Amino acid sequence: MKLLDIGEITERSGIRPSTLRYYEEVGLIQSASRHGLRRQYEPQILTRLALITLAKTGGFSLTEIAGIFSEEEQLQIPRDQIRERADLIDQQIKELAILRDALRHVADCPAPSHMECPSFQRLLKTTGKRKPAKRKPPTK
Amino acid sequence: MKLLDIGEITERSGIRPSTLRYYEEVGLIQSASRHGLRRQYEPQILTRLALITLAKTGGFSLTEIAGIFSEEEQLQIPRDQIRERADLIDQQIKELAILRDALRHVADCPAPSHMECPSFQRLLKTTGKRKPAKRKPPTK
DNA sequence: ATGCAACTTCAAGTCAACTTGAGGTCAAGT
DNA sequence: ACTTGACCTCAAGTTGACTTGAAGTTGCAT
Repeated sequence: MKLLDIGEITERSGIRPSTLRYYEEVGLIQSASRHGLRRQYEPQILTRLALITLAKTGGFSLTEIAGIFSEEEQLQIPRDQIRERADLIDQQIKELAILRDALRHVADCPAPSHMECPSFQRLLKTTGKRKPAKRKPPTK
Repeated sequence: MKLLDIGEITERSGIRPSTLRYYEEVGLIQSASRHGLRRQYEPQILTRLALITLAKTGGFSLTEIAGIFSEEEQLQIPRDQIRERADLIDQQIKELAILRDALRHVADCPAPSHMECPSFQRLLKTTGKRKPAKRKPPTK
């Protein structure tokens, strides 16, 4: 089982070294060992990173992600809360489908003001008052 | 056509007054007029706010949202770029479906370490290297 | 043995998106 | 006429998620 160093992980995951170190700092990931100073990672970290990236897309904060996918017991979130999260994601998927359709409408509808276009209005009919999901900033 | 004041908008949209003023400041929305000092909004702002909330869920920055849904011509983003965005959302929907399934797995699978569970691995098989979508922080 | 690219640490900086607080205004009800 | 509560402005503060920069270390190819 050979270990990878941080440059390798960066290349395969698309996540910058500084970010990987930051993730380690906040307890999201660990390196398996060191080779001199250098962090050595097990290849399976890549799966974990994919998961983390995914969860960020889902609007989870790093703290929440740590809670959900932690191996350490004291950090873990109860199962039914996780199930609730899954349902929330499901809801989010539905909303994104609306957004996607709204965008396609905006791209295709010749009307100058979409806000007043009746078929546009209809699209958004289902979208009500919602507390926004948690989000985080770009990686440029 | 009666106008609503900011408290009304807050109540119906779930968006705080400070946020509404901030949105106005950055050009995302406008108030129709003032009653004394007080902002007066047309009811259709609610649709617009729903759309903004939706787009944030989709990971758009406020600047991007302004570009996509602006009535002002000079801010507008070309149609084919919007179509691309829609396709991106579609991709995001697929990834979120994976995340949802992964969460359900974590909630239900008795294995202590999901990272090593083969059926969990399989779930994430399709998720590769991806540049993260743009995100923004929570509203507490 | 030497050079250097690829790592390292640590503190400070950045950025978007808000929030907070102090101090002020004003319309409407009593 | 007065009080009150809902609004206002403007500057400064906060938070999460990173990034940057300076200064140091080290495995490895030459």
